[in-house]
Amino acid sequence: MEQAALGFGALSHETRLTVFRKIMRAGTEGVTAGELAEHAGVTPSNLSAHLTVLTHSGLIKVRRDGRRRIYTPIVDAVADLVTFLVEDCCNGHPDVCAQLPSFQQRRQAS
Amino acid sequence: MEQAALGFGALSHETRLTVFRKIMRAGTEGVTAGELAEHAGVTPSNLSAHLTVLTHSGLIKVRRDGRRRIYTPIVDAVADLVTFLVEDCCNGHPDVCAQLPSFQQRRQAS
DNA sequence: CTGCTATTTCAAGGTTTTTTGAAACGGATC
DNA sequence: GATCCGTTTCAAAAAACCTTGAAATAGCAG
Repeated sequence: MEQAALGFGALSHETRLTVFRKIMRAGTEGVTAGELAEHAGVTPSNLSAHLTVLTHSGLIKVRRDGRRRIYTPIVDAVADLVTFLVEDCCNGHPDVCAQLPSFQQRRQAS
Repeated sequence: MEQAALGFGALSHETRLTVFRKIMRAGTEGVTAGELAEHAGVTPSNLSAHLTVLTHSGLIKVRRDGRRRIYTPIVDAVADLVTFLVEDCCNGHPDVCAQLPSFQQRRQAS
């Protein structure tokens, strides 16, 4: 619950949502902070603050590569968040999400 | 995007998440504000503020029944939010969400 | 070492959210 | 119509969040 609220909070800001999506799309390879700042059109400093929020929410992680930092998704955590929402959606609305339960068994490590 | 950020924002608070889930589970029948306040363990006044946020996010709606107000989910909007998250999750991670795309065709009116 | 690049940290300030309790409102009951 | 109920509205205080720009850190290249 607390974790889910944190996750949703991380996605509740347009800049962060933009950044998060870019990171998701980049997958395992990841994206540098610089690329993210440019993509989102914000200052490095501001971006850094948002990345901190996203990181603390557990949805993404960083690794270093020389002087740059590369951000990657924690797919498992994202899957948990999706599952959380989907469960609410489906308990009581089975027609809407009939096939989703299988989703829970299909997670992969991150 | 903006809509999604709003939706996530609405779910980013524990009280609201609790309330939202109860409303989801109640489905078409709905729940009264009083029941929600008790369930969440907050004052009516505080609850009302949170319900306003949820309502403005477009995830739930109210109807009146005598002196009480009954809150129900807007399933379609919730489905959109799920879809949004799921799309991010799946673009680039097809193994994780392989069966989810069909979800998008299975929405129902609310 | 010096300087340059990529990025974060810090502190300050501003803005938005959240919480409170009191008061208002509209419907139902007497 | 007086009163009670369920709920919202309001205003004020408290807390959380965002943005900024300047300074710090850390790696790399000359």
